[in-house]
Amino acid sequence: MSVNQVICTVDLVLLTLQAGELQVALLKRDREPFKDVPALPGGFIHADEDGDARFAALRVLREKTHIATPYLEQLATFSGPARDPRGWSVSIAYYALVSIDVIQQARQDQVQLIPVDKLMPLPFDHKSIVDTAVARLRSKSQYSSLPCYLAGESFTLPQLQRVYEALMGEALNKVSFRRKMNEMGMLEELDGQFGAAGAHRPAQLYRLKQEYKESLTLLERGL
Amino acid sequence: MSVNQVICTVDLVLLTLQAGELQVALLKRDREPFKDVPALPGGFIHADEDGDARFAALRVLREKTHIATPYLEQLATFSGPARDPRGWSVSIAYYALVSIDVIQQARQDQVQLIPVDKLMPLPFDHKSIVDTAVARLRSKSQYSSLPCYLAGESFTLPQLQRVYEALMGEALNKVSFRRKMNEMGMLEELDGQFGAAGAHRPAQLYRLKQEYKESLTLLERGL
DNA sequence: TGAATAGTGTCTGTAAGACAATATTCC
DNA sequence: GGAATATTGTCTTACAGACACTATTCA
Repeated sequence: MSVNQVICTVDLVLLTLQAGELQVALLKRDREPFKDVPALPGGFIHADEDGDARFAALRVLREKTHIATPYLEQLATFSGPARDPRGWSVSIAYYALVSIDVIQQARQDQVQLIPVDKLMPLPFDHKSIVDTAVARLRSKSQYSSLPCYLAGESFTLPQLQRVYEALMGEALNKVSFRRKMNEMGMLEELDGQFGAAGAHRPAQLYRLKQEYKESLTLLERGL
Repeated sequence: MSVNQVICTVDLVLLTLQAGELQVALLKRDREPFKDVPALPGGFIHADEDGDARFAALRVLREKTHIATPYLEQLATFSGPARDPRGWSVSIAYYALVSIDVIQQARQDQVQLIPVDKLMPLPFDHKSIVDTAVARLRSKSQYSSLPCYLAGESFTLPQLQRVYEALMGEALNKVSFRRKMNEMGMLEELDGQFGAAGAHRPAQLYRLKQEYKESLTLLERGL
């Protein structure tokens, strides 16, 4: 019976912030279909080695980009007979957030970063997967600590504010922003450490508290 | 190769509000594994007939409960080698919201409604699927029109407030609630129609405006 | 000292919650 | 009229944004 002739894959939307713009990582496909065309990192689920789809996503990300410990969250599952020319397929999509440093340190020269707002058409339904991920990220950024994962290991509050502003596309009130970050209680000062200063007062460095490294903090109300 | 030996299914968390409690619909399984044990309605994706996983979910719901037009939204995808004894499996889970009337009119006597807070262990990982759906619903209810889909075709504002309160588990301020519903602008008065009254003033009936029947309204801030 | 950015104090306007008054129904 | 619930007006409180002042660094 044809019931289970379903191709099962994972796809990754690896997002980072560079030059004040949200960018998505694309890789040239190493096989057909769409060989050599830039697309989302993805691959088949390996039933003999993957513990679940999340592990499959982490494996694919590690194999294709050498990034091992991103913030990773399931996005949605895309499916249908037409999205993959090989047949009826299911793609469990995840989105990963990393700072630009992590991508640069991974030294994967094949990775291209493209601003999500200037994205070209992509193979499969990858464009709509990216759009869904960006919408999800922007929506969640309004009321959560999600943007911190784009800011790197340590950051100043002004830097973090610029990350939030880049995601939300609007300027935020400085006083309110700092009040909120304080209320959320997820940041800790790095004692006596300050961001590189120019000819001005340097800013206190912070990092996410350990207990928030893999979970989100939600705000009662938006920023 | 074993790469694609993955079982692909959809599961449905059909939720309704009865007696002031959120309840989930269970059906006795009609085949092995877990034959005759109550579980979520679910089934294989039929690659030859389903347009995508959402259509598969609607088909399964229609076949198993005779409910054709629920509010339906993808929840998450559950996967792994152990959740189904038949092998490595993927379940794309959807949650559906309907008023209790819709379930009663469907006349599916096999459907059991169980309060989600008193749920027994279920086969597969269905318990954790239900828990995820309930958490999602409760979380989204704080800032969206989602609960309206549990309230039926028409309802009074006091009835709707009781729905929100049942979901959020706390009393809401009456004035603020009505202000919010008004601001959201998704309801319309049913002209000259009122809820059944006892020995007191009857309440104005409302319904969701047509343009909101399949989309959510989000609040700037919570209730 | 001046320029530049970090960090804070305080005022104001807006929105949510408390309280209470009025409205409508059936008995 | 009395009981019960619906609906609305208004006061109070809490919080977000605006503005401005202080702090700290380098040139």
